[in-house]
Formats: sequence, C-alpha cells, structure tokens
Amino acid sequence: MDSVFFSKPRPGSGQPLGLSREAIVRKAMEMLDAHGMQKLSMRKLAAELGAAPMSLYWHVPTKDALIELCLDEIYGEFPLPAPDADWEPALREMMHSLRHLALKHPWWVRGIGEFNSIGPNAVAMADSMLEPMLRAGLSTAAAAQSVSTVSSFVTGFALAEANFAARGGMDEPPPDLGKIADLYREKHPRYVEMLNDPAVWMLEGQFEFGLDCVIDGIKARVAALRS
Amino acid sequence: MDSVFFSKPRPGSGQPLGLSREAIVRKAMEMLDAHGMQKLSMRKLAAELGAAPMSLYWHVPTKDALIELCLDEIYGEFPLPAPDADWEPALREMMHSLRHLALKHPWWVRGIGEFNSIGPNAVAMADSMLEPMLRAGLSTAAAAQSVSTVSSFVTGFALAEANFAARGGMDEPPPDLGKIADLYREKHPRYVEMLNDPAVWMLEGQFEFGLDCVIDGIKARVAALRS
DNA sequence: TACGAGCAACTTACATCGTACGAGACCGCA
DNA sequence: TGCGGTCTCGTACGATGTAAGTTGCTCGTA
Repeated sequence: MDSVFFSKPRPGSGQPLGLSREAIVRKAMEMLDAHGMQKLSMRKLAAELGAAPMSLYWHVPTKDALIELCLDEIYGEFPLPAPDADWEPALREMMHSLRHLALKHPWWVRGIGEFNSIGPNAVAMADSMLEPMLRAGLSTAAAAQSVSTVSSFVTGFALAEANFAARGGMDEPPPDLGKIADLYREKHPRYVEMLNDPAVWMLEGQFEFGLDCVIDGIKARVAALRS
Repeated sequence: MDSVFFSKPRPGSGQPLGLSREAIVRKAMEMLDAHGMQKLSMRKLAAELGAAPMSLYWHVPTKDALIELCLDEIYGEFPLPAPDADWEPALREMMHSLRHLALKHPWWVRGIGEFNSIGPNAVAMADSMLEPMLRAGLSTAAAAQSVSTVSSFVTGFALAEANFAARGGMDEPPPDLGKIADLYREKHPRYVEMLNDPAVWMLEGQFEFGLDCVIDGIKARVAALRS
C-alpha cells in the first residue's frame, strides 16, 4: 500500500546506466500520451527502450508505480502562478492550465480516478493553489473548499472532454451522432435537439461558461468567509 | 466502434435460458460494486454464475460492452424529478442523486472516463436534467451549458471522493496521512496544515459548499439568459 | 594481480486475462 | 426422421504483469 514516493529509487552508485528511472518515465509518458493507459505494457515499453521487459523492474517496482510517477511528471508541467497575484485571476489562470494539462495528456483524468496524487509535483501544485486563497484572508478549510470546488469542476469537465476527444476532433460533434439521434428521436426529442445544436460542441465556450459560474459562486462567498 | 446499444441482444426465442443478458448484467453489477472494474474478469463472472467462461459471449459481445450495459443500469437507478418542479430545487436534488449513485457504485465515475454513456437510461437521465432548465425559459444551448457545468462539478467531486473512499472510510482522513504529512512538512507547511484540518475530510460539507457555489453561479445567469 | 561485493541487465517461467473458433446439445417444426 | 435455430461448452492462442534466479560488469580492497 506504500506509495513509490515514500522510497527513493534503487541506490545506484554503479555505472551501466543504459536504463534509468528518468528515461523509463520519459518514454512511458510518450506512449501514454499517444495511446492511453490500457495500451501501455511493460513489454512494449521495454522494446521501445531497447531493453528486456524485466530490466525495467530494477528501476521501477511495478507498473502502477510507474504510472504514478508519470502522473506526477504531469503535475511538474503545471505553471506556478505569480507569487503576488490576486486570488481570482490566479485561480482562473491555474484552472486554464489544468485544462491544458488534461488536453495534452488525455489519460491524466482517468489516472486521477485510480491513483492517489501525493507525489512532490502534485503536492507543489495543490500548495500553490491554496496560496492565493489564504493570502486573500480565507481560513485553511475555506481555502481548501474553494480550491476543491473549482478543480472538481475542471476535472469533471476534462473527464467528459477526454471522452469526446477520444472519438473525433475537438469542437465538433462525434461521428456516430447521427445514429444516436435516430435512436432517441421519438422518445427524447429535447435531447436530440440539444445534440444537433452546434453550440453544445464548442467545448472551449462551455468551459469558459462553467468556470465563470463556479468562480462567481466562490467570489460571493469569499467576502463572507473573510470577515 | 459500434455501441452495444445500436443492436439488440441475440434474438432468442429458444428455451434453455439458464443464462440471460439480465442475469449476467445483474451479477456483474454486484461484482463491480464490490471490487471494481479491474478485478472483474469474464472467467470469475462465469464461475459465479455457474457457467463456462465462453457461455457469456452468446449474450454479450465483449467485456467492454458488458460494462457499458452495467453503466447504463446505474443510470436506470436515477430518480427522475417531479415534472413540474422549479429548476433550482430540481437541479439540486438531481445532483444529490448523482452523488449517491457515485457512492453506491464507486466504479461508475471511472467508467465515465472510458466509455460513452449513450444507453437508454443515460439518455433519459440527461433528458430529464434538461427539462426543468428549458421550462425555466432557457435556450437549448443555455440549458445544456448549465447542466454540463453542475454535473461536471459533481462527477469531478465524485472522482476524488471515490479515490478517498477506496482507502479508508468516509469523512475521515486516509490512513497514510501521517507519512504524507511527514514527507512534506518542511517544504509545504500550508498544505500539511490543510491535511490536518478535520473540516477538509468532511466530504458531505465540501460537496454542499461546492454545489451551492455552482448553482449560485448559474442562478445569476439564468435571469440574463432568459430575457 | 586476485577476489568478493553489489549493481544492472537478462532468461525463463507462471498465472491470469479476453476471446476466436468450432463442436456439441437441445428444441420446435417439416 | 431430419433440419435449422438457439444456446452452452472445451480447447487454444496471444498478451499481460511479474516472481525467481542467472549472468556479467565495475569497483574497492588486499
């Protein structure tokens, strides 16, 4: 049950170094971004690295651990906000960053559901989200609640978005929409009408609308919580 | 790429009927609720049903298809709101229902990330979410945006909650919190302080706070969108 | 120069998985 | 008595994660 993050990689003061935890994680990230978690196998990863499958297990205890490391690598790409920014623009910008991570690494959101994110980069990110809220005068609990609320929205949105993106391009209806519409036209005309509305597939706008809603809701509370 | 829902189960006007799509789905749901998607195997499911593994494949084309059927079964449990309810209480109640589904079937949220939800029950649910918003005078696109926003929040919240719930009970800190706190105490004291705040682990309250935020944000827009 | 210690990579092997394929078993109807 | 459809099962293949043990390398030390 112990996380990879609780113990360092194998000591390693040796020499060979054709393989390394960093190299493995890097290549695994490539393959995850390209084909997702299901398609990544230790054997294919090893082949890609020109190594035997079991060689990876010297540097990484298990496949799940490797994925946890890759997840944390994603959080490492998260751009930290300016240290003196006001909470609202800072929060808004961080949530855009979060969504961009989700678009760049489509397997990320699914990973959230299966693994705990307690790596150093994940914690640094969470910490930096807390900071502007605390500086605005919120209590620890209130800051945590606010951050949790917006990032729940963003991850939930990304979860749906990753699903659409998986079948077909961005900002356009999925290819099998016609069949779905035919199936449900008599029973759920409202629903089918929605499917045929192009505005529904403009995900950028949907995200912006939702983010505005959530931040507005928080803004109304910040004043009260601060006093 | 065709969904299970585009074609009916095998014809079946025969006799044996020791096995059936319904029985298989029912038992699969039990096992999914108990142990999650990773642990469900066609072999174990067949054993549980007292059948040979390959027998299942007469009633169900594939394991993924079976999971899609189970997912839709979950949506079938969603209680539809009163047909004349005001949009705000209706939406609020539906989102509570959604969260209860997530707590009852912890694998559900992860399933959203991997499968499209276009089964009859999923569509009926989506349709019933749209209805109160449209009745309040919103356009199709505006109604869809509003619903998408709140349900993104709920699924994102459920995603995190399912993860906590997987390791330890509800409304209490995870067992390995001590180790995590020790790891990051010097580098991210703010974060560790948050982890130690009991209010952070009261998920019920967190959910309520977030839902209030999001619905408030939407409420502010409903007036404008309606005119 | 010789040698053991530990690091790193490899080989082999096993259990488990989804499922393709085809052979039966049973039925109602001709 | 046969036939075609409906269901169940047995066998088998390829892929997967990884436990266990083996081999060779480079050291520090004697």
